[in-house]
Amino acid sequence: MSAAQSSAVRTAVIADDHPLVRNALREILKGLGNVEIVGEAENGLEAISMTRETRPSLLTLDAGMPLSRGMEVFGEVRRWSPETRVAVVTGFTGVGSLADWVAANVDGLFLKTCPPEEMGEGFELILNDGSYVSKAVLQKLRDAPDKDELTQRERQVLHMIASGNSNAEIAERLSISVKTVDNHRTRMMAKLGVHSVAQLLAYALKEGLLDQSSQL
Amino acid sequence: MSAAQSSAVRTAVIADDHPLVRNALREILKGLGNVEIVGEAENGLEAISMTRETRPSLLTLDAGMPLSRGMEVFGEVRRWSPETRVAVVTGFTGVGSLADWVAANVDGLFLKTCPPEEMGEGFELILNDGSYVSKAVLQKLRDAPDKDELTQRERQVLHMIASGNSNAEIAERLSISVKTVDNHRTRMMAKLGVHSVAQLLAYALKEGLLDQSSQL
DNA sequence: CAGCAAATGAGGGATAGACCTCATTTCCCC
DNA sequence: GGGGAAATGAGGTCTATCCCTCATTTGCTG
Repeated sequence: MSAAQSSAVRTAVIADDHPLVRNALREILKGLGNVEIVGEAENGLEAISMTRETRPSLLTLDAGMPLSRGMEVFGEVRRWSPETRVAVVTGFTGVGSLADWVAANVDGLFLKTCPPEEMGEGFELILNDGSYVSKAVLQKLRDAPDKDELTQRERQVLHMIASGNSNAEIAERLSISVKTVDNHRTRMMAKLGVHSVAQLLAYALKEGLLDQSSQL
Repeated sequence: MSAAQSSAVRTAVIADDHPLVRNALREILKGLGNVEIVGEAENGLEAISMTRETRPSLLTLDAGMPLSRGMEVFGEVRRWSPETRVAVVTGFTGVGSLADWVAANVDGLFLKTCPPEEMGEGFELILNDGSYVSKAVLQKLRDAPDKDELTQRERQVLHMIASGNSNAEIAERLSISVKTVDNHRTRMMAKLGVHSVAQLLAYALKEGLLDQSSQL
C-alpha cells in the first residue's frame, strides 16, 4: 500500500495562520517530490472545511490557529477524512499539551523550532503510513516532572480564570456554587504546586492553555 | 547614496528563533536580488553579537525571541551598528507594543501575518533608506482606544506580577515598600480598566509584555 | 458489590489584594 | 521659581482568595 502510494500522487493541505510559515512548509513539501498542495488554510474553520472537501493524504496542522484550536480541528478531520495523515506543528512546548497530542494519536508531532530537514523526513515517513514524533518533543516528555494532570472541569475553570473571571462569575456561568469553583481552584493549585492566580496563569501560559486569538 | 547602494551588494542578518521562518525570510531576501545573507541568529544575544560583527545593511528582527527581547536587541544594534536598517517582524498585535516600536523609530514594522509580498516590498524600501510600516499595523494604531500608557515602573511591576510574584516579593526585589507596589498596581489597574490580577494578565498577554521564552 | 476518582457543596479562618485618601521627594520643563 | 508627572510611602477598610476539613452523588472498574 505504501509502495502504491509513493508512486501515486500524494496530496497535502497546509493549515497555518502565518503566510511566512506556509511558504516554508510549501517548500519542504515540494522538496519531497510527488506531493501536490491542494489547499492552504489560515484558520481552524478553513482547515476543517478544506480537509473535508479535498481529503488530502497529508494535513500539516498548526496547533495555535485562530477560530478553532488545533485539537478541535484534529477531531473533525479524523471524523470526516480518517485516511488523512495529520502532522501537527506546535509552538506550545508545555508538557501537558504535548502529551495531549501524543494521547490523541496524531500521526506526526513537531515543534516550531525543529529544523526543516527533520520536518521533511518526518513528513515522508508519515506519508508512508508511518508516524513521527520530533526528537525535541520526546526529550521534553522524557524529563517531564509528571505532575498530576488536571481534570476536565479544572481545565475549564482555569480557562475562565485566565480570561479574567472571578470565582463568582465562573460559578454563575457554570451554574455551580462559588464554593465548588473555590474547591476546583484549590485542588488545581495544589496539583500544580502554585499559590496564586499569577503563578497559575504563568503556568497556563506556558502550557498554551489560553484562547489567545490575537496573539500568535 | 541610495542609487550607489542599490548597485552595491547589500548584506543582511536574519534573527528569528524558528528555522522555518528563517527559511521563508531567506527566500524573500533572495527574491530582492543583490542581497547577501551574512548571518542568522536564533536568539537575542546572537542577534546582537552578529550584528556588531557583520554590521549588515539590514537586520530582520523577530520581536519575541528568547534570551533578549526584541526591544533590547534593537537598542544594542542602534548603539553598535547605527547604519544598519532594522525591520521588526512581530507576532504581538497589542496596540501598546506596536506603538512602542513606532516610537522607537524602527525602520520597518511588520506583523507575522502579513503577506510575504508586502514584506519583500517593505524590505526593498527600507534598504533604500526609506521606512515602512505594515498596513495592518497602521490600521491597528488608527482604531486604538488610546488608554493612558503605563510608566516604566508600572511596566516593571506588571512583568513581575505576570511572573507569579506577590506584592511582598516584588517589594523586596525592587527594594521598595509593599505599599508602593500596591500603589503602582492600583494605578495601573485604573489606567487599564481592569479589576483583578487575572484581567491584568489577560491584558499583558495580549500586549505581549510577558517574558515567555518557551512560548512562540 | 466494593473501591475509587471526579464533581459537587459547605463551614470557617487567615490574609493578600483592591481601592480610598493624604503626603513627600525628585526631576523636568516652561 | 512654579507646575506637573513619576515614584515613593502610609493610614485604613473591605472583600475575594487561599486553604483546611468534612460530606454527598455519580459513574467507572476490578
